[in-house]
Amino acid sequence: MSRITQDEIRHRNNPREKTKPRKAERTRQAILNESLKFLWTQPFRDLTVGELMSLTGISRSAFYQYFTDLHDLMETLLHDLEGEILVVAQPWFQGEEDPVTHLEESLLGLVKVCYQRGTLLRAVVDAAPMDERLEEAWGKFLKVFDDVVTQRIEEHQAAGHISEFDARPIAIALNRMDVGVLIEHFGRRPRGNPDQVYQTLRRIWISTLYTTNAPPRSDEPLRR
Amino acid sequence: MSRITQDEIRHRNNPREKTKPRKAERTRQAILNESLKFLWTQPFRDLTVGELMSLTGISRSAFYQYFTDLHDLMETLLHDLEGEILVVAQPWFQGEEDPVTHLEESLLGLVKVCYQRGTLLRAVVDAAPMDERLEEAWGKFLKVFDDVVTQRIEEHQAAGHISEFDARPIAIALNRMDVGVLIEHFGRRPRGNPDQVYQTLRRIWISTLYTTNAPPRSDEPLRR
DNA sequence: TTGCATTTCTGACTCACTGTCAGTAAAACA
DNA sequence: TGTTTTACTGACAGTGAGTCAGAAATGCAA
Repeated sequence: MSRITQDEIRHRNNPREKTKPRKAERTRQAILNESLKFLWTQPFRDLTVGELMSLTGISRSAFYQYFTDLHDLMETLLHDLEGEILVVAQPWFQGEEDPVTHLEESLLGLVKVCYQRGTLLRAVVDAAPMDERLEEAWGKFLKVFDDVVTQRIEEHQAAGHISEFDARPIAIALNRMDVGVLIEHFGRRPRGNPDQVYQTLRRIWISTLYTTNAPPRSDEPLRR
Repeated sequence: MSRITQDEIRHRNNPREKTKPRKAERTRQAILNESLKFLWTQPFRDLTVGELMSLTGISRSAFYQYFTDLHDLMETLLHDLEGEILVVAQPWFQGEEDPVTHLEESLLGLVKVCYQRGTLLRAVVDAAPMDERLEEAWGKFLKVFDDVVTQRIEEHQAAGHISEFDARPIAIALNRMDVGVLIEHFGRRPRGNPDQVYQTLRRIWISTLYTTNAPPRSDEPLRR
């Protein structure tokens, strides 16, 4: 949705170009930076175009040169976040052997990224229901993970590492849990303890995927 | 937040009173009904005071006699929902023996209620981040369940039914998963399959709580 | 460096919706 | 039925969104 500037085209054609970015690109980045700074301390509902642009020192109406509205801006930030998360989640998504270890790596990476970017994650989720386009973008973001987790589960089922069940609804459930937990603990400050969050996600993912589901007999208590 | 009418006071003093409700109470209910009808088919973001009141046939400004704003109205609807859910969740919260069976009953009840009221649940979650008061009410709603699930896990740990771990973060994670899954499948129409949703929640709750967490050796594949 | 075309920015405007209030209409009551 | 109390209304002011014609600045070529 954001307007395609001449500058962006120039960059696409020649990404190594070392020239000083055009004014437009610098302004655009300034707006994105200020919005990140703002959302670090305040909820999305308090962000207005006027407020944001007064932080950049440029007039309110200039905002519309770069974004169609605040939700469009959030969509831009969401895509950046999606990139970061996809990178750290690679181990389990692609790893060849030792699924549990790879899953642990991926979850650890996820927790680390969201410890840094949790307020942004929360802002996107808060903003999404207010705008049809952003809601759709958020839905697609989730679908990427639902799809890849589903596929991974099915592969591990085929390999005998995971027991047989309908993979997709479980993938969806685990992903929604991640979002909920990460926002709960990292969505506002003071943030929760990243190691505790990691241990929590780890326990639930592993017990759901890599464990037999026979409940223990009640006359045979478990310890640890 | 909603204004306390004389009628409500009358009702509190004499709840059995059979008299025809005052006009005010009927109007208030009409507004609540219309908003439920609206949210059954349209997202919260499309609900405006003007739109809603035109459905009731009463003037827009009359709305403010009953609610301070749309979020206040949503808070009222949330409290009703909370009541319904607490009722169906009782088995696991209170049951004395056979924890797994009681958990299954509770989850089944939860799924049934949310199959009916999923669009409302979604509307509340959509609306909450836009308003500080409603966000707080939603937070308290979640906390009720976080607290009671935490307590239940700890009791079952003491009784040896659940292995030892920090109960609260797991309780939070499971509850956030429920919300995410229920909204995903029942938050908009066409709704998902309730039995599939139930099986999904059941699997994750049970494998997380009532199963040892030793991952299987990879040379010993699992089936079912 | 200057002049000029292009890009970037601005202030003023309209619009949709919110929330308030003084006054009117309707309901409840005796 | 008349009177008091309750419920409702229309008109008003305020806030933030998005648009647009024109002003200012940038940056390029000479």
